[in-house]
Amino acid sequence: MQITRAGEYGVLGLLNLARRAPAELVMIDDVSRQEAIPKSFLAKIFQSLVKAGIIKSTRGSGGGFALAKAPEQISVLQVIEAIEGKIAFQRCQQEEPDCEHVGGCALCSLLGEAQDSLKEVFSKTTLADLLKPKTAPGQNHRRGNLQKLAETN
Amino acid sequence: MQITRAGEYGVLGLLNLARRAPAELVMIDDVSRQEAIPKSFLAKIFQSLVKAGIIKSTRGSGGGFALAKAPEQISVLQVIEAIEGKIAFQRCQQEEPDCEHVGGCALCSLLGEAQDSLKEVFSKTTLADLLKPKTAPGQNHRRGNLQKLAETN
DNA sequence: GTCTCAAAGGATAGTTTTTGTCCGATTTAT
DNA sequence: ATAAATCGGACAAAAACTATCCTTTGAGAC
Ligand code: SF4
Ligand code: SF4
Repeated sequence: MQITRAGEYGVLGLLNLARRAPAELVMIDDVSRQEAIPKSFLAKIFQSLVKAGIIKSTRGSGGGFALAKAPEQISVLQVIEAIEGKIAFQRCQQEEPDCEHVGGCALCSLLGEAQDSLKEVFSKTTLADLLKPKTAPGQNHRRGNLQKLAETN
Repeated sequence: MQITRAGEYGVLGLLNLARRAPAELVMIDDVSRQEAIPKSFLAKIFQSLVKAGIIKSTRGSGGGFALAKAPEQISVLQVIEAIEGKIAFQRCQQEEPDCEHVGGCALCSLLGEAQDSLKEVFSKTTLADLLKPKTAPGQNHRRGNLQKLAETN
């Protein structure tokens, strides 16, 4: 039971974009450094977000990423599901149901409820909401050991 | 984002115990067969549940497991946390915080909220609740391929 | 006491997921 | 053309999950 790093990195990366001027193009390298996220990993994550239509990318010299919509219109759920795939507690209700039966399992409905309640929280919160609090801008999220990053990047 | 099989197996196994007479001793082998759960895996899972005080075990001939409390007093949250460890979305708020800073991260409070809402659902539901629905008893949960089990067990 | 049965507990192996890196291809600005 | 930057796929390392096996321990039956 764990939100993956990829998901967290994604939200944190988007928040970094959201703090800037609406259409400013930012290179992956900048976001990576500022948020202390491994560059190549963040690149992969941003690719998913592009495919999901949450950010748009510009290639070539002077290129980079920018939000495709206003921060108010991007929910955390969208971001997480774009990166980690759909949140689904019930193995039975997936393509390739790993546990057929699906009809009478006592757990199914409970897992469904749990999952809905989780999605509810994530879907009602937008990037704009996350930007508001007293969080000192730029003072967000620092990894355990950034030494490695500082050296190699 | 996934409840593990271990957790599901645990709940399913307990439900099997809960369907019987209050203090009836049941061997792991029986539960394993009836719920189509790999025997040795279930044994490990039940060990955690014993340690957590949710079931009690009796060794030796004629031994087995039985619930240590009434089904009404066992919440799904207790079961899951006994098996999978405490539900914790925030890596920062654990022993060995993998991501120090803890003070101003925009995500922290959201993750906390998500986690609370999930725990709420699991903690308000007891084994007794799961027993009630129209679920045909004994007709619960069947794995993808039980052939392997049927052969080897 | 000893034999058998069943759980306890530890070691270990196999698989899958997550985390991350690398590199060639592609696109764009200069 | 050249340099800059993302795209896309392949790949590697680490961690988590799933599962099995085996030896030990405790309890009952004889
Ligand atoms: S155990 Fe119940 S909830 Fe879990 S996969 Fe099987 S049917 Fe679905
Ligand atoms: S990113 Fe924020 S929430 Fe996640 S671990 Fe770091 S501080 Fe905690």
